[in-house]
Amino acid sequence: MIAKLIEEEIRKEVLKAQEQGLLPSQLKLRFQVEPPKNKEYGDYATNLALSVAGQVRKNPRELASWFAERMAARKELFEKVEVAGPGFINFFISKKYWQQVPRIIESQGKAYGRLNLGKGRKVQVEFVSANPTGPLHIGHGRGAAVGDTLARLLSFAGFKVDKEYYINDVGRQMKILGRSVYLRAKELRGEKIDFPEDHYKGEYIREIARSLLEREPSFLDLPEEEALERAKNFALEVILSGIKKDLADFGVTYDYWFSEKKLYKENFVEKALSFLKEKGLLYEKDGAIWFRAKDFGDEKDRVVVRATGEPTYFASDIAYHYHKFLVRHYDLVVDIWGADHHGYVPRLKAVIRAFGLPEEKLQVLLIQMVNLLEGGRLKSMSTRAGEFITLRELIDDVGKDATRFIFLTRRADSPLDFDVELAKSRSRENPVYYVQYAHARLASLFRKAEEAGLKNVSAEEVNLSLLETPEDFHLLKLLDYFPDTIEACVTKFEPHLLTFYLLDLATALHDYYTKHRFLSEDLPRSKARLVLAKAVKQVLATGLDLLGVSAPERM
RNA sequence: GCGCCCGUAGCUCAACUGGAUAGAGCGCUGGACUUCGAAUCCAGAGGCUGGAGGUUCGAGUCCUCCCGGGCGCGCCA
Repeated sequence: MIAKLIEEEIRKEVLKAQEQGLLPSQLKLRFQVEPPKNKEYGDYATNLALSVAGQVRKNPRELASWFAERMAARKELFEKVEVAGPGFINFFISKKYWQQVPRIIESQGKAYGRLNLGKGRKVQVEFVSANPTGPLHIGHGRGAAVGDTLARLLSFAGFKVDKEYYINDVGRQMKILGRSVYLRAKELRGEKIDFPEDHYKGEYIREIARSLLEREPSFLDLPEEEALERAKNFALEVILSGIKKDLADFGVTYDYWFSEKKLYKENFVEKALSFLKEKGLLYEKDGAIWFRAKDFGDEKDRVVVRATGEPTYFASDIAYHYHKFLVRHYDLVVDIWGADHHGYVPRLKAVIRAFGLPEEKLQVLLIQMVNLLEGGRLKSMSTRAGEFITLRELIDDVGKDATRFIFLTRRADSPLDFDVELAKSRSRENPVYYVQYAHARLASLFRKAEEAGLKNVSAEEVNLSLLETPEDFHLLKLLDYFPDTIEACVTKFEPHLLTFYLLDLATALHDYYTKHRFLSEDLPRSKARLVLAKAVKQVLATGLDLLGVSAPERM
């Protein structure tokens, strides 16, 4: 949070500089306040002077000195302010500021880190949305972890968030699914079936067929059309409820399950297309109807209605986003897709622009592939062939916490090699335990403190200036930085930053443990350290909760 | 052929979107439990950031061209 305060101070001083004619009133103010890599350069540094000097043709060091001198006057914030290198301004934050951080955390409790960035704006996060043709696999798990955590973060940052799953329950693959079940059912009845290559071959299809036969032994006697329809709907129901269960056990719940069928039933495909048509953005060619995507940045125009009269999948998507933006009026929509759909982004962005909306209202987050590693070797996966590691297996064998955490230890846009054996082996190589252990260790500390008669020690009654070792300050600075981390996660749509932050905080805590004792003969110091420990525990718990990972009291 | 993403230590990844001396974990070598949890910590070795140019006070980050990898490029979803 100190970074925000410094930024405010800088803005104030810039205004003064403009009044005094030192800087022109027209100025592109772009600068960063961030912790430098090297500690010798203070706690925070800004490139303000460097960024401004170029515009006004002044010596950056002179400019920097002017600012540094004036900022140094704020003694309650800064111990000293220096100019260094080509014109950086380095801030050394006062000990007093750091030492009051635990007091703030204590007073805000679970709300510490909450922001009002969203100002209550409505945002939708749509994720997973896997076709309901089979169980979720490992790749969907990654999307689930990223999407759910991002949603939690957005909500924590003051957005009004809806989580949504889009069900592709219309179209060819649904037909194939129904047919796959139907054929397996016939097989179970003893008929010899030539199972088509492009149908779903997983064992789960047989199970669905079996339970359908048990429940409705006569369904095969229906006319083929009806039987296929029945098989399709039954399969959809079974698979979807399995998906819901898997996700729930993975800590993911949705506000809406949005059916593609609904778009047709309630005529949204028609409405969306006529909306575009009225704007003159549709035309006919070769018997099909095309959308002028090229006029909005896509590489070519796209078919929305085939020559056969059937709408394309793209038409559904236009309708779906019409519904998101022009019916439900979300201020921001985040779609989370597998990276193999990246070619689809310009097409959909074109639609948003065609709706007359700024394209930033749609954020598409691409999640890279998860490669399955077994014994150091890549394994290929395919839903159709029925070869994959399911999310269910991961939850059961590896555990929800470890799985979610591992998925969030990488940027979404870099491919992830998931070594199942390694993740299963509850070894210390699993980073989630490192963070959870820090939390459990603190929980244990408080049990010990209570035994020693130190219960509910409050920041109000302790002398926080006794937090004075380098390790104290390291923890205090990290705690202060927590809200900044939340902000970075949200503005960059990168939830993995939180994971790395928590690893840093846990590292600092473990380090503290080996160098200092929280409980000692020195009662005032013990109390101050307990308040610090409480703040660390609070932030670890809040952070883990945002990741959807539990913060255990014991391990 | 065209487009998007990626290439950083032996391996898996960071680097706060252009900042100062590129950082962690694993693995390797060597150390630390009679005291709050050793699922921990400390130290060491390990780098021409795929290559070559360019932009500027300053480049892993931006631009151009190569090399290598992944994924797309349907009136499929």
